[in-house]
Amino acid sequence: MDIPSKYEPGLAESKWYKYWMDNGFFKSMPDDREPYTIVIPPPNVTGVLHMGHMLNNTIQDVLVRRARMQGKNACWVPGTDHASIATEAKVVAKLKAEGIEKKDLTREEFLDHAWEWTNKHGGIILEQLKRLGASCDWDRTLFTMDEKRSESVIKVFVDLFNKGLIYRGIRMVNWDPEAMTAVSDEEVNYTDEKSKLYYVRYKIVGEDGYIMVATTRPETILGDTAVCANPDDERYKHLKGKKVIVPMANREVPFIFDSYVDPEFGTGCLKITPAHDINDYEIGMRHNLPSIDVFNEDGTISSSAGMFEGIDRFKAKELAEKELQRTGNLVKVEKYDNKIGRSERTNAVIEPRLSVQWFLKMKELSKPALDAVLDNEVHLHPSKFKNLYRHWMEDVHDWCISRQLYWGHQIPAWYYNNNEFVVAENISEALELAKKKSGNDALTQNDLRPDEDVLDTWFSSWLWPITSFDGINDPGNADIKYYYPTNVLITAPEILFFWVARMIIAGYEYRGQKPFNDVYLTGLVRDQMRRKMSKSLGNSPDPIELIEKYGADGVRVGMLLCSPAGNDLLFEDSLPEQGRNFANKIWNAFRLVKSWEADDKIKQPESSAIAVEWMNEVLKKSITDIDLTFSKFRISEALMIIYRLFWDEFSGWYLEIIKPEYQKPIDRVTYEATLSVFDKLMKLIHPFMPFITEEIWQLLIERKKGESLMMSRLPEAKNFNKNLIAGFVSIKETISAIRTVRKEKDLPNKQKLDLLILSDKDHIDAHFMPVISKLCNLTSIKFISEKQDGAASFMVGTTEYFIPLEGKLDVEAELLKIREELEYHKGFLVTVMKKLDNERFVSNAPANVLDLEKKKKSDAESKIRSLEERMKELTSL
RNA sequence: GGGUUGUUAGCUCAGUUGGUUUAGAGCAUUACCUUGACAGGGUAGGGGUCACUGGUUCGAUUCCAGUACAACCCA
Repeated sequence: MDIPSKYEPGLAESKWYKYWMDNGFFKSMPDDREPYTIVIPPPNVTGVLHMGHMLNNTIQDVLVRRARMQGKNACWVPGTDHASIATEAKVVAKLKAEGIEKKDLTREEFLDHAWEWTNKHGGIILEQLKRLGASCDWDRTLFTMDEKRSESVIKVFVDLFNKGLIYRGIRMVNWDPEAMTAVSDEEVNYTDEKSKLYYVRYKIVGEDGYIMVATTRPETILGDTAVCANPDDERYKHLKGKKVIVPMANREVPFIFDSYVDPEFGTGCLKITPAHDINDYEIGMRHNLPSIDVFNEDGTISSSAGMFEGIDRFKAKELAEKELQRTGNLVKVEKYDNKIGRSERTNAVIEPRLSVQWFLKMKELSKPALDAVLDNEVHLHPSKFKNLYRHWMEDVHDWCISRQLYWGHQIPAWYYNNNEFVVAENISEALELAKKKSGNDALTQNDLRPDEDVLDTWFSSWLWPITSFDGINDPGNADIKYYYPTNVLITAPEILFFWVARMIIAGYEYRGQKPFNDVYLTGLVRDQMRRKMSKSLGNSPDPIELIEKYGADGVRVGMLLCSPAGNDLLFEDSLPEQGRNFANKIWNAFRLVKSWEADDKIKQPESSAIAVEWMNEVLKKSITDIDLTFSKFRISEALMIIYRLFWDEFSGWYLEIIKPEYQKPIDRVTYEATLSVFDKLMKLIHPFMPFITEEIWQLLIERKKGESLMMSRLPEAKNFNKNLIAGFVSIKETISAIRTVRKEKDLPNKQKLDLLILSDKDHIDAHFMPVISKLCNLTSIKFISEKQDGAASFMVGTTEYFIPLEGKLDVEAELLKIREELEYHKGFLVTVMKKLDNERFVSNAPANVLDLEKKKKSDAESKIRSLEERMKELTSL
């Protein structure tokens, strides 16, 4: 067989993905096996794959493939999210490029455009995931706005409303006066900008004096309904019960006290404008203040301001400054650095604005979800997020679930008469309710006006683990009973609250059970400068190009190598490169093994027998270690164990020991054992690198049609021989020391050497001697009872070794080496003696610690003794 | 402003129930080797007073407190 010296990933990837799909290996149906379920964090339907997805989905695929190979019924449900804000923004931008303004379209017309866009771009991202090797059950692909998911969302809204948990309330929103729409917090960019702080005086009613207020917004003075100070502030205590006159407006407003006010800031006196600042609004609520909205939707001054009507807010600010100056109420102006929020879309300065929104009461609803995490019903990985979670859940706010958008699940509320409303699953039920509620049987559907808003995207995502198996519409169906709760959720920490916490809440509310056992929080993918990867910065590589360059397996390994849970991943090309190199290493090891011809007549060399025995123990130990790391979700670490197992132990040691001479055949026993080890290694690596392992596994021995590595069972291990493994570790040291001697003495590898061991046979583990002999190209290994002249020497543990050099010994160099070693051991002895000379240590330390220190001391002393003797001998030469 | 977490080798990270031969890995780096699996390889090195300052202790990189810096979340 002719195998190329470089692994070509492209062909293998498309070949085996098709093979897996054609054989239906990704499919899952309920049966009597243990289920292993993951629901995908649905990517935006019109999005394209970015590095975050790569990381996230690689981890999911590793877990799902591993579970499948453990004999579990693995089910990974894929799907996409309608992502109302992001998608609507994209559609608006696309229409704008075509010269169409959103405001010129009806809701229905806009939605037609949005669906067209969704159908055109939707699913691209899922196709990209296939390139990565994702073993999702594609027949189960979902969309958060498909029929069943939408139906579920509406049902849940109605249910929560009927339980009294959803209400309408006033809230401050980020208003973009240019786009004339509310924008989400995520769409507001804050920048430090220079502005001014105005000191304005307010006349005290019934007194001669004034009080002074500092403000950055003089134009909103027209909307003031109180002036406020901290109740502990001595300077203002005398003003209790007094009134002051708002400048320009000449309105009498009360002087009030609230602990919100910071006495240190400005004059310690705050003007209260409930309509235009969230804190003022809250103070207003506490003190029953009226609220005067001085702005129109487009940012001009409204009629209720009583002045400057129709003038733009920035112009009004200048006019207000002049007017205050003219009336002598402006005392001074200071420079001030302020954080200004601007709309991501229009760059217009955001205006806080009061509006009516829908809310979900969270306090009681979230209780079981808080307990679930605190009681370790749901495990967060890494656990440091537990504190954060608790902190947030204990201080949970009501959830504003309405959005002023078209793209999304429209809120199932209908208005009639004078802003009365009903909530129902559809308009005919709404009509019946409205008739009942109003007592007016003459109402028709035409009298009902549907709510214009849609629901927050998270209001559908929070049901995802349930709706993935249609558990809202059909709570008793076979799928939901079998697959729920799911096993693990893989997601980014920044949506711990937006999404994860709310899924747990919904899980308990609608299934009476947690939605998943474990949550693995990945890090953010950043570039080398620690910047978040983003399209606008242009610092994000195209994942598909990476796959083409390094292979899917290489990219998967690259993503995982440097991404411990919860830590950011600083991405650079060297990572997938390392992954690709690993794939090539595996490939070449395979080439080597396949190049051998097995011969029944050859007897197995002793060294090979030992190597096989040792390799199998190392394999068992690694399997144990891998199981342990997986149980702690330390996936990077598991990969590193496998990486070193294959590269160092298998390729570096095992294959080097059993390797027959060039173009000579290998004995059958070792060959078969090696194929078996290779088979196990492919199984262990498969979850991480599915393609190359399948390719090699199929070529390793003849396979039947329809067989696949991905459906085979992972090797298991219970016990391993610790002594054998430890013995080999010390043998590695000996070999390494001999190699160093060769290097220092410039002895070519081909030249045979003798090894002398200053010890008796019973004292030393001779088991691995044939291995040393083979790897170091020795003619003999002998045990001696006296030190050897004219030989290079070294120590491993407390045993001294000699290699006769036939006059090649460089005494000076040897002495230098010994002096260095002596220095080290003497230094070490000092640290040990420091402890042993300390009486309090000797009397207080536990016996085992004391014994250990004593052993350290005697070992060091014996080493120093033999080094000194050796030095004496050398100098006497 | 409030909170959470972190600071260990050039980089990314492990580790420590406080003592395990004067701290480990991968990558990077240095020297040498290499026509017989792999130059995307091999061998051998170098590199860290475990952020700082105190405290507890026979003993602190590990526990506690404070300081500095950084990241994230909330306002």
